[in-house]
Amino acid sequence: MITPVPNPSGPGRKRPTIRDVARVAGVSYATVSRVLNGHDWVSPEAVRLVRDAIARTGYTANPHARSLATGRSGSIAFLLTEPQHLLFEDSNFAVLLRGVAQALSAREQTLILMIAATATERDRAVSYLSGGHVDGVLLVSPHSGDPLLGQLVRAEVPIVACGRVLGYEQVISSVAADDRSGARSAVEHLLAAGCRRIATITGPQDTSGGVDRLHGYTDALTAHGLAVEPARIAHADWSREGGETAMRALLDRAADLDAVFAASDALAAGALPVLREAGRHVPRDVRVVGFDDSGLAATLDPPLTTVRQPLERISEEMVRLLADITAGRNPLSITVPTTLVVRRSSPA
Amino acid sequence: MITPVPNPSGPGRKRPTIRDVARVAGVSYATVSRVLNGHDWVSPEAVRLVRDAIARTGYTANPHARSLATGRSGSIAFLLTEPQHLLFEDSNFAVLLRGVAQALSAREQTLILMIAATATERDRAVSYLSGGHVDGVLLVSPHSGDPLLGQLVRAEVPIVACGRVLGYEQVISSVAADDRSGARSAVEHLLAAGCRRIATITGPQDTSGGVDRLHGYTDALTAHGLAVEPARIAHADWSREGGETAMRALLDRAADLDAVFAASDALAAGALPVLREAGRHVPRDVRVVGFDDSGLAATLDPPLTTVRQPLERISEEMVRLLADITAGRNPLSITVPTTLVVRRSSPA
DNA sequence: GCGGAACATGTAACCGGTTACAGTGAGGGC
DNA sequence: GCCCTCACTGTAACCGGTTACATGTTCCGC
Repeated sequence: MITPVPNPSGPGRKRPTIRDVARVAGVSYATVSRVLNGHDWVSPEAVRLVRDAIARTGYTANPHARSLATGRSGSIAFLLTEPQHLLFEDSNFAVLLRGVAQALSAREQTLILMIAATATERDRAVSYLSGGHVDGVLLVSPHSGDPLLGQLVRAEVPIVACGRVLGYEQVISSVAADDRSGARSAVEHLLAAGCRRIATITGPQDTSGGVDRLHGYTDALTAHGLAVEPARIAHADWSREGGETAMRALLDRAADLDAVFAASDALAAGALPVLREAGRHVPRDVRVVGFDDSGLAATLDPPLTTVRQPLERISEEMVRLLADITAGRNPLSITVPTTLVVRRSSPA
Repeated sequence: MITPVPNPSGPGRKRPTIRDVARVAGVSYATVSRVLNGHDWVSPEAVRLVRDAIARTGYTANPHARSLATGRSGSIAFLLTEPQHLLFEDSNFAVLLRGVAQALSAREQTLILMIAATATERDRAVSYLSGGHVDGVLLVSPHSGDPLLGQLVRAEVPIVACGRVLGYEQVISSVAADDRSGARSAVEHLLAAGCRRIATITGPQDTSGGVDRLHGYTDALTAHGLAVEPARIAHADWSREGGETAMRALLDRAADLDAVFAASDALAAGALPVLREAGRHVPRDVRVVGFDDSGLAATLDPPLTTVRQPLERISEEMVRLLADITAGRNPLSITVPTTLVVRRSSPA
């Protein structure tokens, strides 16, 4: 039975502190702190008394006071440098965010979301993060040329990236899908279906996803003794519009293509309508495969064959790695396997 | 010219504090604090010295210490009770988040994202938020029956919701689109096109959006002397799947419909394929209008006529309102106008 | 020449936790 | 019976800011 201690109501009432709890429990405030943290010896009797007092007073710790004393903030930042990540084109990103939030919640940590799109926002973000105000930073598929990376590394903020950070492999831990072999399996799936003039729409070549997925494409072709035709490779950013433009370019200079491997679902989503307009039926005339298995893939017309990344797993690992770094360990980067999801855009 | 004070390097080096700055500047630490905050008198000379010292030491304030002293946290929580909000179906939500992040960044505030989907996460969220650890909470279209609302209100946490909170109109400030007249204009647009057997797919009736958009629908019909047929009204949650199910139900019991007003784009996105499968051409046989103008709308096939909410405006207003409440004012709730965006699913 | 504003700055207390260190009392070995 | 250890608890210092209050200065009017 819990008897709540009546506290003066009204907006001016003060929240109970560790001292209040101590008074109610009849112990010293240090003991309360010890019970709270658990890494020191306290008698079972004292634990009971304190637990009781906490329940009766409705005490919750003041995280700022705690952070001040420990030097650890209990919060990590999820840094977003491209706002379009947030948009529905990249629902991966949303899944990742969800996963990270869940993993952090389980560790009693807080998720600070920073969107650094404008120059002002970027400056503010860098100084906030470098200031040691968060325990670590999670980055999503950063571009290798981004000056922000250097600034954060120099400030020695613990960082974990989703996707390898080209040029920083040795200093920034990362969790990434096995892009290269994922892409290879996608292209091999097309080869198995009899396609021989396979084109690709790549992602930005300053991201590991962009580079590795292109590698996977060339891997598959050369393994089958096929030449890699530059005309069949179109570069794009990760956006749907990029996919559109690239697809038009491909139809222009490699009109005989019989399949397209797009390095992301968004790119594929941009490519599909262009193919339709050009009178190419998918999958009869041209087979299409994407990458990510974002929510988008299944709802496209036709539903898109794609390479699934285990995003829940990735987000968990990111949080775990960050915790490792914070704890002083120096964890290795991690690669997780992908799986091919076959849908109507390229039937088996 | 800034001469940086050489500080011992290596990971163990300590960040400069206000005392360090004071020493370098040759003033007391209180003066530094005053310069930092600006709401007390300091001589121009001292300001110069301190500014200089800050630049040279690379000082940034410790937000935890500040929060502890001031009692204000400088962070607000964006609380998400339905994780599907994050998914691409509801890109509104993403735009809203982006807008809020921007508005907060401008105010030097931090955005804490809390996803409270599971029971554990909800408990943790409530106790965290009630604990006075954030300056306020932003809620997205909460359901009126959610017990979380009562808990937060009782804890007297400043709250601003996007969308009126049914049953809490007097205690929770909100910013909302003018759902009712937006819906009415959508239906009037269909009436103007000659449709007379207009059905609707509504959102949940425990959200203001769900209720008001249905009201707008009936408003338009009755204003034109048309009866409101219950058979032409199908209820759904906000999801695409909900739209699918509801559309099937409508085709079942009101097969003669010549238009559908869906209370959200996601609902419309679910309805479109069902219509296609049923052999109803959009817009020839059935005209369709959605609500939100989410990123989804323009990319559907056919592109969707919809009611646009000024989400950037809404997010800004939410942050402004929250600041008002925190400052002790008691702001009114706000309604912002919508605009009809006509696309091919219901040509003019 | 002196009292009192007005201004500028320093001192000290405080916010609410954590934790090093000292102290207490019980129990065990001899 | 004494000493030492061990288990536990309390005191005090500290984290890095803010701010009430006290303490000079300077300048002015009279």
